Amino acid sequence: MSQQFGKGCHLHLIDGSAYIFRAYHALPPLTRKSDGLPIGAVSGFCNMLQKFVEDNAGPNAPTHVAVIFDKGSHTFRNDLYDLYKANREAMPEDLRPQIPLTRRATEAFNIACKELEGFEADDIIATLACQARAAGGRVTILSSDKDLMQLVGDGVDMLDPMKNKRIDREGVMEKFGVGPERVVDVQALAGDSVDNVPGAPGIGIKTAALLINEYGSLEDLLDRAAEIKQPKRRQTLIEKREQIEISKKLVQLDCDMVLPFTLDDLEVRDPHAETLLAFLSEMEFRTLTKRISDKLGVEAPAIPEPVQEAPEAQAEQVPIAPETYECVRDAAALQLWIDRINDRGYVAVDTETTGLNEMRADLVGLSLCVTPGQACYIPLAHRAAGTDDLFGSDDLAEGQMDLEECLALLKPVFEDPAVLKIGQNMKYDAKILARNGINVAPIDDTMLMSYAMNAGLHNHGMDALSERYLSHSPIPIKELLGTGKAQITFDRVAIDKAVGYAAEDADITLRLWQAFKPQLHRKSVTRVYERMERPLVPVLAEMEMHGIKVDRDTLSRMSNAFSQKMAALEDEIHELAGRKFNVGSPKQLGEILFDEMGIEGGKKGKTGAYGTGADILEDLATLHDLPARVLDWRQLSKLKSTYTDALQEHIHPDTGRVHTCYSIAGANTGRLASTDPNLQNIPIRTEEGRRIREAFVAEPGNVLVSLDYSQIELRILAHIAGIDALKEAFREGQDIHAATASEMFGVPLDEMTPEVRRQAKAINFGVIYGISGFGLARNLRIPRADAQGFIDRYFERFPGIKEYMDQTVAFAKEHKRVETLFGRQIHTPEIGAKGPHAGFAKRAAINAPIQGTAADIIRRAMIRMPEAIAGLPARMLLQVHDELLFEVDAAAAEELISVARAVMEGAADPVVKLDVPLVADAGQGANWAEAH
DNA sequence: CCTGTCACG
DNA sequence: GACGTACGTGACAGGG
Repeated sequence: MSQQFGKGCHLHLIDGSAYIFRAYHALPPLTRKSDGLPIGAVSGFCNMLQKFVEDNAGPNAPTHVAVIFDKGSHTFRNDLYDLYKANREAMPEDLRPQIPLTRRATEAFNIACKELEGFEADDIIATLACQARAAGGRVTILSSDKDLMQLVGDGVDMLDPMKNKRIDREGVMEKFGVGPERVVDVQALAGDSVDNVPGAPGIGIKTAALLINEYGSLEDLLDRAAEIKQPKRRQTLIEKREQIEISKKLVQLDCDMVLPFTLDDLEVRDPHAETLLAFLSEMEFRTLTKRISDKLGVEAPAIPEPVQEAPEAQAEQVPIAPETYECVRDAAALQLWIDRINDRGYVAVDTETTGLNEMRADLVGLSLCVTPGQACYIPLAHRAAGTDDLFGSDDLAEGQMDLEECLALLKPVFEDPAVLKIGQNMKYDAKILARNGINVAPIDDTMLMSYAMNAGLHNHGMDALSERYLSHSPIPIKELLGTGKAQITFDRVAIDKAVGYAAEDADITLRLWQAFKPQLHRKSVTRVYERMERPLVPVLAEMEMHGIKVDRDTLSRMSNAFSQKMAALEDEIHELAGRKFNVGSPKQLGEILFDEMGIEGGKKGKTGAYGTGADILEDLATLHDLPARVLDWRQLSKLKSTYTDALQEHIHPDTGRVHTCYSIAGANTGRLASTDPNLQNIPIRTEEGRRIREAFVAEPGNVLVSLDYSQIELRILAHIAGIDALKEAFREGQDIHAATASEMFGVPLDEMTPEVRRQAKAINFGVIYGISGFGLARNLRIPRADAQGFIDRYFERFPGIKEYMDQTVAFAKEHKRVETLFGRQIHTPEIGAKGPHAGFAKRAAINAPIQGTAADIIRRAMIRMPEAIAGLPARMLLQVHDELLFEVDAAAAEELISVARAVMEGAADPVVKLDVPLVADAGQGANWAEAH
């Protein structure tokens, strides 16, 4: 039966990666019904293989066939040029686990499946095609990759599997303007932005083809470059000769690989019905299983239909029963769990630690869950009970696995790209594990799934999610740790008590994941979750763990200075008041001012206390000295307590740096929030406060670099609302507030006064916040009628703004949510409220798409940043809503600025094409005050 | 634990 | 016609 490959043979080569990506992008993110395993790409891939098999009857039928895959990310091309494919976007996380399944699918169809570590599929395809051609056979390459067009001709053609379009010599001529043998030359000149092949700047395919046709070959062209008439082109070709030559090597396919198999191994084989159907039914592809079994004339295997019930009902099906969870105490027991995880391809993980601060807390135990109701807890560092039962012992409790041994066993699983690790707030667990030498990936996060779907509806903590979506109240941690002064840490909890609590968390997480995963697509937030939530986790974890250096002495000195000034002010205030009182007590201050000193106009709030806010005291300052002194005192008190004192407590003893924690799902609009400490509200507006930033420093030899988006929210407003005058002003780089003032008041730009500009600025901000006459009047301290007049005139000059506001509110009323340009949904359940609530909800709805789009943009920049700056001695340290702060070797500061700026300014691409440019301003210096 | 105040974007 | 309002956060201190 077997025939030697030669004349009359027809080899089909399928570009496996191309098939997979086509399948992935062409189909919605399907999941396997029984367990939610992402399966869309595998499904598409199988359909394409099936179609391939069905189509191949008749004269064009292949005698030989193979699916060729890429393997390994580092190839000889990376050695030639380290930036090769450097700006490739990372593989989507829900595609990664599907890759091994497509290999299995190929084998199930009984089609040869070939790959070689460190080689791209293209080179294997090229080698096979050349071998087949040399043997006198025909070749069809099933791919649309233009790199493969070099191979066309002499019995080799291509077939674009999606468009079903055959590409022959003429097709190549059409695409490249040259024959297949010169395609490499054209590519070398034109470069390829997708693969990051540099080529010759300013020369595209058209020009390249023109040049090659004129000079015959790339080599002749480069040798005779001096003859070229166009000066720019001539210069490029002479100066970039080396870069062009490297480009040619990058695009040139390798036809002479030594392969560990021969063409004869690729002979077409009929699939084994049993193997193929077993695989298809395991994947739960009902239609395809039926179709193929009909075709093969065998009975289709039964695929159990999972019961379609509400999540609540499913939860009842397998009750959450903490007493049934297993306690894993040795390597043999753990190995059983690892086997289960590898079988499944995913696992819910939860870590227990001695505290909530990821940089200080120690690992105490781990829980795992692979199927609802089956979870385990692995205690690792619980302490033995003390002899007197009052003070715990420092010795480890009996019956625990050795921590190192456990981590060594779990590390390969936790780092296995084919095993998905599911967590609730995975950044926490990832940081704890990272400090123990494990880099968890890939991950899914139920908290972030909920955030993507439900922002604005409720918070996304596990207790809330469990109650809402599983109708189950988890064991409160208080039951184990107690509260207040008597609170203990988790390592002091008895192991048998810990098992139920800890394993339950993993069980709940898995159940939430199963409930949420299919919902992401239904609610149209898959892209938001996949592109703007999940990829941010490792980026933030990295930033937080790296921290920023804070100089304790600087803070301490400032603190002392503040103390002295405050003491002096306090004396003065008591003197003015006529008696001693607590200046820090708004209640006492109100009584002093309005009762004892008899100042008029005190207003009591709903609690019955006088208001003493800064705005009120500022008004009173014109009448009396005391309020002005109190304002000064308050400013110092704030700076001292919140910054110079508290910040010192946050300096980590081991690193000497401050490690903030960002909440990804904290703010409804998509913004991050910073806690412990909050590094997004370090003072800057007053000179005295600004000096606190001098304590944030770079290591010796380094500098801090700050890049912040200029007017990003106004730019977004100009784009969304379509305000031509504003767009124009931004495109021309004008001072936007002055331009607004000029448009509104008819004052020419060169006659603009600071006062008029200030008013326009207040209006611009007001618009972003959902302007009201009252709010603007208060901000500008002008009569309300005047403020309303400004607003009316503003809407008159920029009618698009009013239209945007009305449309947004109408959309919110209809859908109970608004959306950012990138599809992030922010729910607005209060939008229909009556009474004073109504105004709040409207303004929030107007503001959310603007603030949220800005948040999306900087998220995208942050996600791309690590790869972009990977080659530089630089680290991203902080995010402050529209600013990114870096630490970089002083010598590389300028390069970092240009790279990071490009990432930030291009962060909306390619999903959203903004009508206005994004601009990032940069600064650098030894400390944050100088850098900003 | 809640409220007022104030730091940031 | 009156009401009460700028949007989004977090930390600290005072006071029940």
